Amino acid sequence: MHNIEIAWIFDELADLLEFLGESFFKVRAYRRAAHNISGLDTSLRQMHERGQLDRIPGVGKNIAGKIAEILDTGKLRQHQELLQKVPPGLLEVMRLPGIGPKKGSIICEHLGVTSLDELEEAARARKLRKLPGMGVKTEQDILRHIRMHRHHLERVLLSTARDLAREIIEYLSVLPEVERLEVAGSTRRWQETVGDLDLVCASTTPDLVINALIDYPRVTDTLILEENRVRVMTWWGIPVDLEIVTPDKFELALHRATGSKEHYRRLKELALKKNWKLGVNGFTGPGAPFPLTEEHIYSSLGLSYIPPELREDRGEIEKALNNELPQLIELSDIKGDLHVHTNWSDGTNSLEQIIERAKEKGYSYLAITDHSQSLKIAKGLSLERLQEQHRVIRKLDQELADFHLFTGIEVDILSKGLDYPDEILQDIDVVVASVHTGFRQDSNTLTNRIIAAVENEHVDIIGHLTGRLICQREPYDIDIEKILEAAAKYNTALEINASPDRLDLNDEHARLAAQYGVKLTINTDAHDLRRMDEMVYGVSVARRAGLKAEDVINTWKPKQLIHFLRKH
DNA sequence: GCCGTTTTCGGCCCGACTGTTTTCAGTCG
Repeated sequence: MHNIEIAWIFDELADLLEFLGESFFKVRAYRRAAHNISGLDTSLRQMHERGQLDRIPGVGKNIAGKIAEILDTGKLRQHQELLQKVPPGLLEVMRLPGIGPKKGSIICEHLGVTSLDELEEAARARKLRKLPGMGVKTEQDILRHIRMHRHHLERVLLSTARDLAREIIEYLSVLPEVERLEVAGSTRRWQETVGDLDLVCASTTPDLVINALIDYPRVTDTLILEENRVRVMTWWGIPVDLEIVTPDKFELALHRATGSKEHYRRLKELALKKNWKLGVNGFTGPGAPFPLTEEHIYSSLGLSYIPPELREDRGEIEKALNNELPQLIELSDIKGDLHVHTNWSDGTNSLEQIIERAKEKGYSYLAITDHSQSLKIAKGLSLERLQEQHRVIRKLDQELADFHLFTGIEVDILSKGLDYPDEILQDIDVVVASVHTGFRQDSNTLTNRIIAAVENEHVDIIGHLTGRLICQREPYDIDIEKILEAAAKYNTALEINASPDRLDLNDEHARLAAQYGVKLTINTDAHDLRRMDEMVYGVSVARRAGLKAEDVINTWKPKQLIHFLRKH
């Protein structure tokens, strides 16, 4: 049982209790516990064995007992009982944006709706608009959100796919018959969402490997079974395709399974020009080479090596033909994180813990950027608290050798301007400005709000520009190019937010930003220690955008970065 | 249900926005 699965149980328990009208505080307590559990970087099993469960913030005697019950029995009795009382479809209904426990129960009571399908039917029959507190707008929103939900249903976040891949690879790699095993497909290309997981394995005994996968406890169903290939459904709800080839054909198969389809098709066309065919068996035809490596596949076609992140047929083939591919940024180029939260606002960990982890990661610098005063729910810092925190940070910075600790803030871009006056912002090392309210203003208003922040001489970085949450919330309606133009003019950096549910800027926007000459920065926006590890996802966006290290300010040496920050 | 310049039970919960109303409830960050 993973921490995240236990967190899910408590989250769902909170949903169930909320629907059943349990006290706000109790519901919040379960949500808080779930949130803190998912941010832990040690396994609950280990903590349980050491008797440390009650050390988790938000976990008291009661919840600690329930965690123990889940670890011992694999489930929680209370959770199972409540699931019997509340139709599972109703929870899905309440997870739609704009529908909470109140509207959910009104809909359920008046119309007997207990699933998304029934809700859709009711909305189409124009029955929702007649319910108390609802109208035409609500009805249309619901239909829109159901459509969106269905659209997202078949895909999972890249991070989920990679966690799943790692787990299966670890499990299968124990077999001595497995010579090589790697993830391919969109996961290897680091696409932001993944529809199914492709694994390629080198082995001379495919049946053994296939049976091992079918026996894996988290595999729920076998969908396709062939001699060298199996497709299974997993407990996570995404299918896994495993292809087994002989070791000499491993990289050929890995390459083909990595795709993308368009990229591969272009390579086939190039092969045809040499009178070769490219397929499962490599190149065939007069004088065709047999490539053992991906590098060899590309060099055979007169191309320089194209990393998986670029294989989308977005101009990479032409560049590779002319040996013009950029030297892509790598995770090891990152010298610091310029957007993290601590428990001074809504982060889980202390300043000291966050700094310690940044040093462990080998960073040279770190900016602490908690929320500003208006974001009350996130314990945004009042002016007094801000100045108090910055005194502490400056003192800690002086005690640190070979490490720069920057004062910082994630200041809200309010409808009426920034959340602190210029006199305050001018003394802060790193000012990240982000929108957290008024998402649904019209495009002009929102764009101008952000541009005003870009133009502010004290603002260094615009955080998560479009505000999207992948598979959950659409981006704000803004004029990206207008903002890029301003950012280039005022030398304000744009953030690639590395959180796997944001990845904001996305690869296309990041590429466009670089074309406009805008400086970028890749930050985790971490609210706990574990999520400081998500930098790699931001780097993958930058790689897919074709960025080099020098395009990203937090790959710069401290001196160069400080010079950039001082100009703001 | 958790927490505590704590030892037993009261406090935790803010404010903007939206869509529905005609003064506000529900939702969300």
